Amino acid sequence: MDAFFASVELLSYPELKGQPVVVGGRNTEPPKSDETGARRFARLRDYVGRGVITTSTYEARALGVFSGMGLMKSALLAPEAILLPANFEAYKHYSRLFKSAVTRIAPLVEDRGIDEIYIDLTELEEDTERLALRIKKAVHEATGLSCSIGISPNKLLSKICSDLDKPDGITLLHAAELSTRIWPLPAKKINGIGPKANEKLAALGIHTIGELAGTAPEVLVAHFGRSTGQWLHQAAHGLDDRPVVITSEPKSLSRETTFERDLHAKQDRTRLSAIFTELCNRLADDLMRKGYATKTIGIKIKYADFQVVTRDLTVPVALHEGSAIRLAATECLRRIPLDQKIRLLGVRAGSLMPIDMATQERHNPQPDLPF
DNA sequence: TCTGGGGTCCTAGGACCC
DNA sequence: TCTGGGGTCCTAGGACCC
Repeated sequence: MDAFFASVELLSYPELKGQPVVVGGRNTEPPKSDETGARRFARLRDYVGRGVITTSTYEARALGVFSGMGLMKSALLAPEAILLPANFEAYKHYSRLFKSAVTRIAPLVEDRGIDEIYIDLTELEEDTERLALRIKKAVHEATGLSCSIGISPNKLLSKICSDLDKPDGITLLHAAELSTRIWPLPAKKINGIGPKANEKLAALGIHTIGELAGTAPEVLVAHFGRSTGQWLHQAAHGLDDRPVVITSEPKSLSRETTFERDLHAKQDRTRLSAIFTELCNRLADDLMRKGYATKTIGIKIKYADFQVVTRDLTVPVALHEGSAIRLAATECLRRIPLDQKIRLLGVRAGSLMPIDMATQERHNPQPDLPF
């Protein structure tokens, strides 16, 4: 989906179409209507506090402000840009709408998050380009939103292609066009090459996918290890045999929060304790709604200097209640030094199992015997 | 008052078991 | 005159993605 969160907001505020708009911030106020009914919008320059941009419109991107950028910093680049608070319930709603519209045309859909999917078109007879146009039309009719589609022999190349003609584009790529259309692109366009790997490649003089493809696999293996080295070589040659995965179970659920200001375990004890309880209860709520129990409870702390530490604990019997989660999480907390100011606190539930299975196991514990 | 929140996957060491 | 070769599970950290 194109600039998904921002595009959903523009459905509510069509008068902002064509303007630089960013979504994000903490405690950002939604726009208010004045006596005449005209809406008053917050500007980026008025924002004070922590928080990042989650999405910006293409007009805002033209001013240099992108997802992940701190709002205070982005305000220096685009002070007049409109700032809207994120409304995740609305985004989830439109996410369901676009996914079901696609699924009605092409049933083999892999969920890749709130605004992205892979579609397996292999078994569909219809001409591919017509199919893509039909999917875009269905998505637009269901949501009023535009998307961009990349079509190729595999997920790796399709992901790259989907980015080549944004917004509202279709890019069709044949394997034979690899060297002309893919090799000139920067190496970091490959999904899985992030900032760190990109830096390492740059240090080896490798900047484009073509240069990566021309690098002997032994060299890549020497610098990145067997598995990553071989993968880099394959990816640069457009090779990817991962299937489109239709169903999957969650592996973990978590809740975390960054404080308004850094807190200290001693001075802000009661405040921290209340936040901790709240996180555990919200996590328990998520588990309950989704029907999972957890055997591994973990916590995460980010210190004021951005150093992150985690601790986790695996318990013999799966649990899901807030109080039980808090108890286990407290055990984890005891193993973390709390002498520095803390910026973020998080609680995680891993080793998930369906809650009915967990209950069954609790009532009929598996005896610890060989047979 | 730079730098969110929710995920997945990988690596690596140690405990423990057969 | 030492102490193999598997395997699984747990924990911690980190890269990366949306």
